[in-house]
Formats: sequence, C-alpha cells, structure tokens
Amino acid sequence: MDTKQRILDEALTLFAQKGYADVYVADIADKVGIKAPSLYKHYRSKQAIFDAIIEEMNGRFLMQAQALSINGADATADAEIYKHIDEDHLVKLGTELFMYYLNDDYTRRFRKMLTIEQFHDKDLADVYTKQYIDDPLSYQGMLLGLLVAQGILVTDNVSIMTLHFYSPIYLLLTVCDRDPSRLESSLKTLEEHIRQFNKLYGRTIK
Amino acid sequence: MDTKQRILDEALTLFAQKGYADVYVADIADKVGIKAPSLYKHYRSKQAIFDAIIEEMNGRFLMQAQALSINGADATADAEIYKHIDEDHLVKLGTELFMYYLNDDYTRRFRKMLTIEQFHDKDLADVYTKQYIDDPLSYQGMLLGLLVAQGILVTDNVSIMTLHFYSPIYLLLTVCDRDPSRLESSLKTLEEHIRQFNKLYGRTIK
DNA sequence: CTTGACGGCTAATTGCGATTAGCCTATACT
DNA sequence: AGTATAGGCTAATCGCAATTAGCCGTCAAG
Repeated sequence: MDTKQRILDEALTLFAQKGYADVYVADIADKVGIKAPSLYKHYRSKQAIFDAIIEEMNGRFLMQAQALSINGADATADAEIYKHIDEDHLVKLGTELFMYYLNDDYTRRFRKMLTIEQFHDKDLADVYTKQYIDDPLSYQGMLLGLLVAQGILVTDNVSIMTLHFYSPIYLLLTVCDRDPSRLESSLKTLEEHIRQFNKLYGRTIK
Repeated sequence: MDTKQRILDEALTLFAQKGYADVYVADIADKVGIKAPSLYKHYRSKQAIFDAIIEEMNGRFLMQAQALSINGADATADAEIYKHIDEDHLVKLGTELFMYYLNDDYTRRFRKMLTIEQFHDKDLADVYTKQYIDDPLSYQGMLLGLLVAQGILVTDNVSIMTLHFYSPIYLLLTVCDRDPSRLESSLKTLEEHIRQFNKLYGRTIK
C-alpha cells in the first residue's frame, strides 16, 4: 500500500477511536512512519484527509450496492437458492451478516467514525442512515420477500417483518461496538432472536 | 435557574449539537450571557463542566430508576393496571415511550452528546448501553412479563419478546435523532410495528 | 460602615497543534 | 549527464482557544 493510501487507513483507524478533533495530524504521521509536515505532500489539509476517507467509502458502498443488486435483481435465481432454506440457514444468514458488519475492518472503523461525527454534518448523518438502516432494510426486505413468495415465511407486511428481523441485529451491533466483551452474549441473543423470529413468521403454526 | 446551572444547561445543548471538542468555552459563556473567563468562577475547567453534566445526569437516572422500580416492584398493583390492556393501549404505550425519549429535552440532548462522546471513554460507553439498551429492556421486560402473566401476551421467552418490542423503537429513535424530518414516517412505522407485534404475540391466534 | 466573598469584566498569557518555508535526496525521464 | 519531480525532514510560523491575572462593583453579615 502506498503512503497516500496508508495515510487514509491509519487516519480512519484513529478517527474511529477518538473522533476527528482528538486526532492530531502528528498522530497520523507517526502511525504511517513519517513526520507531520510530510503529510502535506499528499493531502492539502487534515480536513482533506477526512474528506478522502468519506469519498473512498462512498466508492466502496457503491460497489457493494451494485454487487448486491446484481444478485438481488435476478430474483428467479435467488428464489432457487432460498427455496430450501430452513431455520438453521436463517440463523447462519443473520449471524454472518452480523459478523460481517462487526468484523470487516474497514466497515467497522468507518461505522464508528460516522457514529462520532454524524452530528457535525447533515451529509454524514444521511450516509449513516442510508448505510446502516435504509439499505440493509431494503436489501433484507428483498431477501425475506423471496422467502415469503416461496411460502417459507408468512406475513402480510414484509417491511415490518424485515424491521423485526433487522432491528435486533442493529441494536446488538451498537452494543458490541461500544463494548466488544459483549460479543459472545450478543451472538447467543442473536441466535435466540432469529429462532424466535422463525417461529413467529414461519409457515408452520406452532 | 442560577448561573452555575445555566452553564450546564447551555453547555449540554452545545455539546449535543457539535460534540465536546467543537464547542468553545466562549460559546457557552455567550449563551449564558457572560464572558468566558467568568465561567471559571463556577467551574475549574471546560472538562469540569462536562463532568458536572455527567454527574448530574447520573443523579437524574438514579431518581428515574428508583421511581420506576417503586412502581415496578409492586407487581400486584401493576398487574391490575395491565389487566385490561389491548392493542391500542400497547400502541399508546410504545408511542409515549418513543416520544418521551425523543422529546424530553434533557434526555434528548444527553443522548446525542453520549452518542458523540461514547468512544472517548469506556465509562461513557457503559452509561450509554445501560441507559438506552439494558435499562429499557429490563424495565419493559418487566411490564411485558406482567402481560404474559395476565395471559394477554403469549411467549416462552420474555426477554427475546422484549427485544422484539424495543429494538425497532430504538432503531427509529436513532433515525429521528439524526434526521428529525423522519419523525412522522417513523411514528407510522412504530404503530405498524406494535400492531404487528401484538398480532405475533397476542393471545388470540390470528 | 466596613469588609470579604461572589461573580462579573478586560487584558494578558500560554500552549498546542495545523500549516508553511525551505532544504535535501533519490529516482526517473530526456 | 542534467534536470525535474516526488516525497521526506527540520525549523519556523500562525492562529486560536483555554486559562490566568488582576481589577471592580455589589451586597450581606458583623
């Protein structure tokens, strides 16, 4: 990774830990292994570093969205995949989603940074809501909609069902972001949640 | 309200809007209507103002918790109250909880401040999780537990049921904190959520 | 009536942290 | 070889925001 990229990377790590204001340009430089003034050969200002992170993230999100909608759009193919899904598959799906959000390095750091900085700038708030609320609800809504179409799940209100599926995941995610030592118990809760969800919405009347 | 208290109040408002680092002592003084150096007649430092806010909030939370557990502990009395509860009551309960969290001035500002500052200090993170996750789940778990005892709701896992009740409320709360213009649509979603919740967990099999 | 604490003000001071100036080396292109 | 560019360094500079110094009026208690 070249210096310019490493600056973004280290800066993101630090911003996620302490927030923009509490990170000194010299800190970033240190981590990269250069002196503060050398940073200015790569970026015009500290703010420009922050902006570049946002910019890059936008790109990643876009790519991710495209990748998802390529699969997502092909509903007939997806329907095949989800035809034989059962409770254990659902648990696996939820857990993997959770672990991805929690452990994917870039994603995690970026989310924490946004959490801290969201009130500084309406745009950042919008990015947060889109990325961690609206997009997941929309994507999962599509998946769960397929399961409903397959008759695997039953509801007359897919979007509320999706909210019921996702919001506990979101809540547990914010808990683990604040306190990673609660990961294990959160995973347990997550599994219970999904099994209960399946009982509530599953085809068979229990 | 005396000056010392007004400083806390204005500081909290500003911290909630911009975060600790971006608020200048002079801003706080301005709002109070005095000059920055005069603040130091009341507090030793900017940090001391922040600490005093946390301190005061701790006190309020404690009082609130006591008030709740006075009612909560008297389960037989509460059970009377909840004996005749129906779906509309449940919607009202959820909406009021939501609106209280969202609109109570002190609560809202404090939550936003904590959201921003939670990663600066493990203690703050713990306060956040306790106040906005663990305590609500515990309190609502008790209420919903009463409804289960009354046979109004049916489940073999009250804590997951409570998670299903609360986590959508929490998610919508964070959305509205970021973007108040979504209040109306969130209230609509909230109502749908609770009606669906009641269908899922209500005594009668639909 | 006087004195001392309280709370306000103006005018420094201080210190820190972002940024700039200006120099130096290496490498790559001509 | 000759030169331009990229990217690093040290040593300022610059500006801002927290804090301190020191003064002053008010008012309650003795």
